[in-house]
Amino acid sequence: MAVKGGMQYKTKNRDALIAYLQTREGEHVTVNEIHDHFRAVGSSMGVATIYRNLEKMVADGQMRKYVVDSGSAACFEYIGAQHGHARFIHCKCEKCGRILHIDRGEIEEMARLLEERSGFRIDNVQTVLYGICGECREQK
Amino acid sequence: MAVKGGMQYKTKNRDALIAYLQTREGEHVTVNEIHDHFRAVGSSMGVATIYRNLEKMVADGQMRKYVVDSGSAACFEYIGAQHGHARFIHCKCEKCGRILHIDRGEIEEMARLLEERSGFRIDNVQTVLYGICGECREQK
DNA sequence: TTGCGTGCAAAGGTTTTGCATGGCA
DNA sequence: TGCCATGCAAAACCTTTGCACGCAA
Repeated sequence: MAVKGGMQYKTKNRDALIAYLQTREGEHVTVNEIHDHFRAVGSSMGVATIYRNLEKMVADGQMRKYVVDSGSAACFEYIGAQHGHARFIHCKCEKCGRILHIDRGEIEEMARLLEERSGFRIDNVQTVLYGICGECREQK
Repeated sequence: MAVKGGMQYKTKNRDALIAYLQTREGEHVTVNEIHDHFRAVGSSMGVATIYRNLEKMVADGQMRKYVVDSGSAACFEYIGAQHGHARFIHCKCEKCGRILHIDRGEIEEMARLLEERSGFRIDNVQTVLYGICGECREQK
């Protein structure tokens, strides 16, 4: 489970990770893609390092993690210092598995306008709210 | 990828599965829990069978699948013949990992009322819309 | 020097797949 | 009889963990 508590040291890996992720701002990136990128440029950064750094960045709020399907890889998005309670909408096609990443906006409007704009017909809406539950907040 | 096209034959396994799932209507059940249940009652139903049947039921709209975290098991909920575009809201605590399953309702209202009702403070909202994309619909 | 960060490999958990067998229509 | 369903085991995948070593402060 992800536990708050940022990074202590500044390292080359983390700098390289952020630099790469900034080039892909607004996109969805998987750990595998990141790993491939660094192998392609001759770095030996391992997946464990990538996971550990991404998890810290998620805890720090510079990164968002999306899970669209069990068994398939999570997607990460770099959001820098732009904190806040943004909404993110992903459309997953139940036939081809493609994920459409549509603009953020009000969920209600988007749901109504989505079909005429993009042709995507919604069958099911799943919403997950991330936060801290009452019990955990009482624990200190 | 899940492909539409329901079940052809009626089998004991499927009947037993549905019977069990009906006893847990409105709850979130994992494949592992189902497997444990059937082992406990002396059935030899394997996980592959459970996965294959659940996938078909999801395609048929009698079952819903929820994925809250990558690497952890998906949750299934039996919804019988009650089709429709219901909304489902799950609250995941980033500290303890617990998942609160709150009542269905308008996302906007719930988000506003959630904290005073349950103490859960929202940090992030993730919405996934499941459906069929324009390209797949054109393919017939 | 102290403790965190890293790389590698192994382990853990979930889901899918191959294949021979058994069951439904 | 002809598919489909099933069980079992293996494989495939994603993610986490253990451990020794390296590096930042």
